[in-house]
Amino acid sequence: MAQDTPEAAEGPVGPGQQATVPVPTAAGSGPISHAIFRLARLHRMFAGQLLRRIGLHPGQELVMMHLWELGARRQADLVRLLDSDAATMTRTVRRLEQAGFVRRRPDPTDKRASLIEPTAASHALRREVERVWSQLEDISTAGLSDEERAAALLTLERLEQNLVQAAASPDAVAEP
Amino acid sequence: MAQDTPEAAEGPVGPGQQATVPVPTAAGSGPISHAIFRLARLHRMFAGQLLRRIGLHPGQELVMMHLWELGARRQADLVRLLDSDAATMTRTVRRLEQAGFVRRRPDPTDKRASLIEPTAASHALRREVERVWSQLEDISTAGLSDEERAAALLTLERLEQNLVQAAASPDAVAEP
DNA sequence: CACGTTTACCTGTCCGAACAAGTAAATCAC
DNA sequence: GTGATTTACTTGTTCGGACAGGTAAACGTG
Repeated sequence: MAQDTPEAAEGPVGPGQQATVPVPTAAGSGPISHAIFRLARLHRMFAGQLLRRIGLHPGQELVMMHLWELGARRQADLVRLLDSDAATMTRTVRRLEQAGFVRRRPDPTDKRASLIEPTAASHALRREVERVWSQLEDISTAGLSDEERAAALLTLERLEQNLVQAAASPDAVAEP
Repeated sequence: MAQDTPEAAEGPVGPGQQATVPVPTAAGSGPISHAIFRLARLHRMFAGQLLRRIGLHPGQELVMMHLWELGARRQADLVRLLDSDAATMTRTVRRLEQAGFVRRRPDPTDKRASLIEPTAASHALRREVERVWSQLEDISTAGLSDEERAAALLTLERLEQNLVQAAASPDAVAEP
């Protein structure tokens, strides 16, 4: 590192360089992406604050909700359900196990796999988690009518679907 | 609390071919929160793939975009602009510095502060980053009219504002 | 059955995110 | 001016997220 051109780090790019495109400037070069990013960070922070009080970290509650809903599952299933990562799941499950919320049992039909099941103790958490998510929902959609909430949900799902489809079609992310 | 809509918590998901939508539905404990979570993860994953090719990690590009747009700024300013965390910013800036994309200069008016400024070398990145964000924007909002994009942006901002305000008012996150 | 491939999981590593705690300087109160 | 508070930043720690690499078991085909 090192080379610096101490001057002119400030201000507009100046006429010397190409004036770039008619891009609506930084705040405009991706307002939706920007908004997604910021909203997600805030939402995660909020969820984290609420979840911490009940002994969970953001991300763990999704695993528990799936287990409560579907019963024992293999890690690979959880990975697919959450669209997550196998390595992350390994550690998340381990922490949930250490916290006493899940148990691992060897899968009788596959010696490679483990069945992850919620413990009896974890069921006390379920209500707390659902309360937290309701709270998050109420906070996020404060002041929105039912129609607006539905519209917001549709908007989010539409953006998600766009990304899902783009991820599925190689041309969208094709590299040289 | 109370999440209603006992049925169809998972609305129209467009092309039914996508089986990757988790549908945690279950207790209906927060469709919007869930949608935010999933959208954010996908978006982040997508952004990460694109950004990695140009030598950045997700999150760093936002810092750079603000610096390119606004010029040298203090870390605290960046924290406020990005709604981020001071500790995270310290490390992000350090990595950007080590990568040669920013420089730190002591603030002449405040001995506690540093001014972070983009290096000349970083400006080659600007085009790449803007290209990536345009790509992300196009992918995310594929099939949306200008009006729909604007509406989507408003929706995201409204959700964000709700969270911001809730974070500011103690009663929202008050504990029992 | 042997052999290559896929699947399930784990570890190492790097990064962002967030809380806690600490240092130092600026600012406010008196 | 002295002292308390606020602000700017740093470090330590823990966790989710993602990529790379590795082991072992299941699977597929010849």
